[in-house]
Amino acid sequence: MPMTHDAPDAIIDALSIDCLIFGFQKNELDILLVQHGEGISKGKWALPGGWIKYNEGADDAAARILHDLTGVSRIYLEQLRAFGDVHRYPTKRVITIAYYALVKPEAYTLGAGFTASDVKWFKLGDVPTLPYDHSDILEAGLRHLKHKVRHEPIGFNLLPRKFTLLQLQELYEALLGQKLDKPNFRRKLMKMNLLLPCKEKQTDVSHRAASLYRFDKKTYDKLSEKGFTFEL
Amino acid sequence: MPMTHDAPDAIIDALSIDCLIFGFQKNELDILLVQHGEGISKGKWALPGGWIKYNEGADDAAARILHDLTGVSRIYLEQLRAFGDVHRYPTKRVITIAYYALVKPEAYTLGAGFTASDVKWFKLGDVPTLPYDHSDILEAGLRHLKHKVRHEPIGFNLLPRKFTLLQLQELYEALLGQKLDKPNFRRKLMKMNLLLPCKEKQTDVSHRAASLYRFDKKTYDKLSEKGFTFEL
DNA sequence: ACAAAAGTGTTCATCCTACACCCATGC
DNA sequence: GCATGGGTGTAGGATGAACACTTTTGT
Repeated sequence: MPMTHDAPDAIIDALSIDCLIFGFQKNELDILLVQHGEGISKGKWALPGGWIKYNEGADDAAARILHDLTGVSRIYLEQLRAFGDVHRYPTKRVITIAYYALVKPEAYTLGAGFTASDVKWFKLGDVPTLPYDHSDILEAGLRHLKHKVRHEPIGFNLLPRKFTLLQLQELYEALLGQKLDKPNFRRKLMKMNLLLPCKEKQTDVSHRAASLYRFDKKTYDKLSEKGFTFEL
Repeated sequence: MPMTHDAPDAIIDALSIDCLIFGFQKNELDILLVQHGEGISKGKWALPGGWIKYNEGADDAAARILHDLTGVSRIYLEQLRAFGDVHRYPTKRVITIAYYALVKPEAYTLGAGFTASDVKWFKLGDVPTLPYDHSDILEAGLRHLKHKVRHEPIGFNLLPRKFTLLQLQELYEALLGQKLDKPNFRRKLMKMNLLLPCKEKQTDVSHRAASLYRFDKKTYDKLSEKGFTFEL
């Protein structure tokens, strides 16, 4: 019997959510995985996921799952797409909607209700074999991210609020998988007028301190309306 | 009671599919709509859609719906994304997975099992008010298409197999919403080596006949592997 | 002094744009 | 011959890659 508004908190059958949560540390892209406590794939690391309630939107469900896991809200979160192969899930037919999130190091307050052994950051190179079609989802998410990051200024969501130009460059080098020329990268970014100088410098570095910048979202929104598009 | 393999042909509850089917005629982008024969929105034009069976993948379901409607298979078809707002559908909770298809004029054999009054092409300017969140889906699809067409050679799916450079240019002008310079457009495309000359010319035109070309998918696939990316 | 990274300048090839121009064909 | 679109040429500006160079700061 299909459930309706009579049971608003009940979950929708055959439809789940999975989240790709990306972070950036030590010049490497990381992904957050959870360890299954029970069920068929007990002990296996997998993408964090959950079910959609009848009385919440799909986006809201993804945000809820993310919040439960990290304790943080207002994180960059977008839908990737749905994965609907017949055999993607072994025990019954489940279609999943995949989301991807980009979190700043400041938000790395893991595990509201979780222990360190439940939730862990994995460097992309160290990701274990994932169950179901989670490897496909991860691969699709990475490809999507790699592409999107070049055309929209979303990469800033992976950096602390204040960052140096080198940090930004290294982020892009990691995401795009290629070295970039420092002077050229610097000039290109500066010419966009999207970096707001913090009038501060790095501290505790054993070399000349770099200026800190913030991403200027307001200006970006204004420029976007006028037809400007962020490139590379 | 959740349905399982016991009833493989049964449909999945609370999950539907909607298709944006784009065509190109008279230098205008068209979209295919169907008229609802029954139910709440009887008489209204809406996106063609359907339900997913327990024994078919989501992509397969979209292809099936598309085939039932147009009688054609092997059409360019990709998932846009899922739309999961709580209130997007009035009578009960339904999340939909939206797909978009690009069809060539040759495939305009409408209505296997439909009459002309059931299914119709609408110029984008003449699209009536759509029910549910179908306007949102259309808008999202258009935005996506506009972007994607610049970075991947999918526009060819909207043209006949053999086309002239001007047809191609006019397609892009319609999609991007701007005039393009003929000589430059021509050179840019030719330099990519993705257009295979048919060694044929137009007939029945009251001016100098243009050469016909085909899109060279094989070469494109080869170039892609080597890192080439189609741009504009 | 040296290491390490911050920043600046300059060259050169390449690409893109804008526009002028000639060609072929039907009426 | 003239309208219509097919198709080519070219000058000049903008862009971007490559790399040399100077500056600042901690050890």
